[in-house]
Amino acid sequence: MAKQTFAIVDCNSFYSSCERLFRPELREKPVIVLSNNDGCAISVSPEAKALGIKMGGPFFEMKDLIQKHKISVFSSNYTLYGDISSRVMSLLSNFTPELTIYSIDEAFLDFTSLTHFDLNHYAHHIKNYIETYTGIPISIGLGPTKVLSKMANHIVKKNRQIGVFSLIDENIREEILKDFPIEDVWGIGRKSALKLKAHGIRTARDFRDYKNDKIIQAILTKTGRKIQDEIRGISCIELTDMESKKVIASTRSFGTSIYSKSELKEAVASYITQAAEKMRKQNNLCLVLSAYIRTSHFNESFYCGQSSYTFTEATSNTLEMIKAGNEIVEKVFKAGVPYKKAGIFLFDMVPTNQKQLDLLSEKPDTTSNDNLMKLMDKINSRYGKQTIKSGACGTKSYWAMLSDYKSPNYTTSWNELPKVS
DNA sequence: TCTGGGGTCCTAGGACCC
DNA sequence: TCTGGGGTCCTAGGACCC
Repeated sequence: MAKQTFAIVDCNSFYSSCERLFRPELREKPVIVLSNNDGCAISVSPEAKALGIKMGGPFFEMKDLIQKHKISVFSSNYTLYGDISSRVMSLLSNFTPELTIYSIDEAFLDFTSLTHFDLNHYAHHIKNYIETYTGIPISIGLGPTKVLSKMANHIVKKNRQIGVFSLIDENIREEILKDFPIEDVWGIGRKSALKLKAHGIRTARDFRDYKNDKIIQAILTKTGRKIQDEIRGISCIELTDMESKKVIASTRSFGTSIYSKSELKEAVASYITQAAEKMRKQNNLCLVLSAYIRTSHFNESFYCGQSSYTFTEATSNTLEMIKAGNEIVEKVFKAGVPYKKAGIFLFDMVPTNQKQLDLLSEKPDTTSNDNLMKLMDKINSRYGKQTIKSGACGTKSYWAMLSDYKSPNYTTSWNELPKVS
C-alpha cells in the first residue's frame, strides 16, 4: 500500500473559543465553560488554565478563584458549538479529498494523495484560512498514521505559538519519540500506561521498539497492538463512520434530588423523546430500550435501578417508547431514594427500510403513528426544540438541569442574534 | 448545597447446543 | 452414576476518547 499521510485538526479550547467569538472583549481573558448542570469545567482557556483552573474540576471548588481573577463563566451551549463546528468542518472539507470528523472539535484530513505539496506550508495555510473565516483558532498535527499525527498535535498543544507540527520526517520522529511519555500517546490511558511501565516501557520509543507483540496483545488487547503498529508507521486504525450511531444515549443529572415516581417518569419520557428524534434523523429503528434511575455517586448508599425493554417489532415511535420507559421506572423505582440522575439507551438499531415485521403480532397499521412522528419532527425543526411533545414529558420540569450562565444562541435563533451598535 | 454526557471497541465468561 | 470437548452467541464490564 502507498505510504499514507494524515493531518489532525483540533480547535483550541473549542467551547471557550466559541463563547469568545461573540464577546470580543473576552479575547486573551480567562474563560471557562461548564458541563451540563453547571457541574464542572469542560473547557478552559489557556489564560484560565494559567490561573490554576483544572479541566474537569468541580465548579463549586473553583468559585473563589473565579471571583478573585474575574474569570468569565459560561454554561454549555451545545446549539452554538454544534453550529460553529459545522462551519469549521465544512471549510476543512475543501482542503482534502477525505475528511473524517472525529469529534465536535476535531477532524482527520487524509493527505495521502497530496504528498507532492509542501504539507507543512499547506497546513499553515489551512490554519490561517480557518482562523480568518471562522474566528476559531486551531492546531494541526501531521504524520504518516493517525496516532503519529495526534502525537504531533500534542507537541503543538505544548507550544501553541508553533501552530503546526509534523512527524512525517523520520529524523524528527526519532528525536520526538524518545522523550514522548507513554501516557500521552493517544489511546493509552492511565491504566494501560501503568501496565506498560511495569514492563519497562516509559516512552513512545520504548513502546515502538518492544519486541514481544504477544505481551502487548495480552495486556492491552488488539487495540493496544494497533496503536503500537501506528507508532511504527504502519497505518491500521480505521475510524468508523460517525454519521450513524450504534447506540444512542440520553442521560442527565437533575438540578436537585427528586423523590417522586411521576417526576422520574417525566424525565425519562423527555430523554426518550430526545433520543428517538435523533434516531429518526439517522433513519433507524431500535429493538431495545434500556433505562436507569440513580442516586449521586457521592451518596454513601448508592442505588441504581436499571432494566431494559425489548419491543416485539423495532420502533422509532416516541409514544410507544415512552410507554416502555414508564414500565421500567414502575419496575425499578424505590420510594424514599434521592434520585439525582436518569438516563436511557437505545440499542439494536436497524435501518428503517429493513424493518422485520413481527409475524405473530396482529398489530394495527402503524402508518398513522409514523406520520405523526414525521409531523412532530418537522414542526420541532422549524419552530424550535420541544415546540410540541408528548404530555408525558410534563410541563414544569422540576428536575431540569441548572444552566445559570448560558450565552444566547447567536447563530441559530432569530431572537438571539448578536446586536451591533 | 454543589462533581457532565455521549460515544467506541474489546474480551472473558456464561448459556446453550451437539 | 460418572464423565467430554468444541463451537457459537450473547452480555456485562473495562478501558479509552472528546
